[in-house]
Amino acid sequence: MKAAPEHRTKRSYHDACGTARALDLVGERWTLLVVRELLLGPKRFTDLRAGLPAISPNVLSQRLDELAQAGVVRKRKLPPPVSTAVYDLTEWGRELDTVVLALSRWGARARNAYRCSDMSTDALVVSLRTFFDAEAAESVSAEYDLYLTGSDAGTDEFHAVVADGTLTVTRGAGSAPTAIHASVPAFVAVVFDKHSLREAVTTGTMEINGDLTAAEQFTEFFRIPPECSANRAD
Amino acid sequence: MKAAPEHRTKRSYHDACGTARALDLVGERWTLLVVRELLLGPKRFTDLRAGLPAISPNVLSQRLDELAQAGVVRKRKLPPPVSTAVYDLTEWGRELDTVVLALSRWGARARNAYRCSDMSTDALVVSLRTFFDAEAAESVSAEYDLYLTGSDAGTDEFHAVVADGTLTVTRGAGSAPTAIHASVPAFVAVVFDKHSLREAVTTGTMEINGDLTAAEQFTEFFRIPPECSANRAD
DNA sequence: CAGCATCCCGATTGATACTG
DNA sequence: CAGTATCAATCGGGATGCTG
Repeated sequence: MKAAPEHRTKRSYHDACGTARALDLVGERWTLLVVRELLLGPKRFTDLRAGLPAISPNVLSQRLDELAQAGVVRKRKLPPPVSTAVYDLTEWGRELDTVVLALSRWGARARNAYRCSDMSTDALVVSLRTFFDAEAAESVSAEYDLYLTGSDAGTDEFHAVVADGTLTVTRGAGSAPTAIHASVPAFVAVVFDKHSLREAVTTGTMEINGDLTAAEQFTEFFRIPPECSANRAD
Repeated sequence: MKAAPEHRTKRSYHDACGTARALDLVGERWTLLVVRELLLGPKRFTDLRAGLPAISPNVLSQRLDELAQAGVVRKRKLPPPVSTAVYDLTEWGRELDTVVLALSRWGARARNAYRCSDMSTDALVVSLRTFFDAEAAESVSAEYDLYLTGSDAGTDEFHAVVADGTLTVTRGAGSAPTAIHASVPAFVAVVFDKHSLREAVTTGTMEINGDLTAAEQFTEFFRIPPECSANRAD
């Protein structure tokens, strides 16, 4: 009969600096990756686990509780037809977008970049937004439907809008004139590693419905930063 | 005679997403705060401890090793006159500036903001840069020397340059026409909580050498964001 | 004294099993 | 599906001690 610890003393940096207070809330292990998974809209517990293949359910559970407690995430129960619980970012939580993108931009230049390995579909979308080059897309207005097959063989649909030098991606395919179907690695190869899209289409790793030229233009919007800059220092 | 574990398997998210890779490198506890302390220039081990009052020396040591290993920080030995080791951000490490500022900006809107408690002088400078309002400083060109007394009674000197809607702060006072002397809490009260500067001067909590009007203008450059937006959700 | 290395203990994490 | 329970492994934090 041990009294439940109850942890009413959450660990904190006790530093008035905004950075430290932010880290008090989202600095624990996995927390920002959970936020990343929620940036494009609400998800169920299982969806989160699918995007974060290595997280333990108890840790995910704890992180979601903490985020809800902090007002970053809200847990909602969908009405009866589905009747499942989903987790959604609050408006304030969604502002972590800038933090996640800044980290992504920085982390992309690390050495030992292993761009080819597994990435969730949501992570891929974050990468798209990370490497979107406003200048390359200047004066372009276009829409695309993306059908991305993840490592779990499930396909996620996204709608990408390019306008005013801005890329906006939302979950769910719309009625875009150009649809791109691909697995995550195939998409990465074409968009980031600049492999030939036509070749990917002929080999069948990618499928384009609609305007092939528009799809090729889409791949031009993304630029990987100037390689890692840091050399071994030790 | 136990074989030293040697940890050659550093914990990783094993996720190709840039965010995850960034967090592999700077996502451990304390790591980003160590970076924050180094943003304004190199520091010794003890200086870091002073700015991070709650970190254990062994953890700081470990974090510095990891950061050096990752190419974020470089350890240098100053030439004989001083002959101490200092830690400095690499060029790539300094790019974490955007990440720290994004976190700071987000964290400043948390509820339970306790802006009045202890903050290191470096953290205060990060806050200044966080809340600097480009529009408020538009078409202003000015320089200031800041003499900030921290909680350890030591005084740190900074040089702030406002130009082109930009605030640049470097360590070390220059020859600015306006010098502001204050403790960290006094400075916070005037700049962020908008207490009267003249009053602070007359009560002696602050001292201005040079142009008092310029100093008052300086305090106008900083705007705290629209309060915390999240309400209790539980 | 600066800059760690060591030891110890409690807190956190991770893998797996289990339940409503 | 959506988590909770359990337990082992690891990590963080404080005290102390070593080394130049």
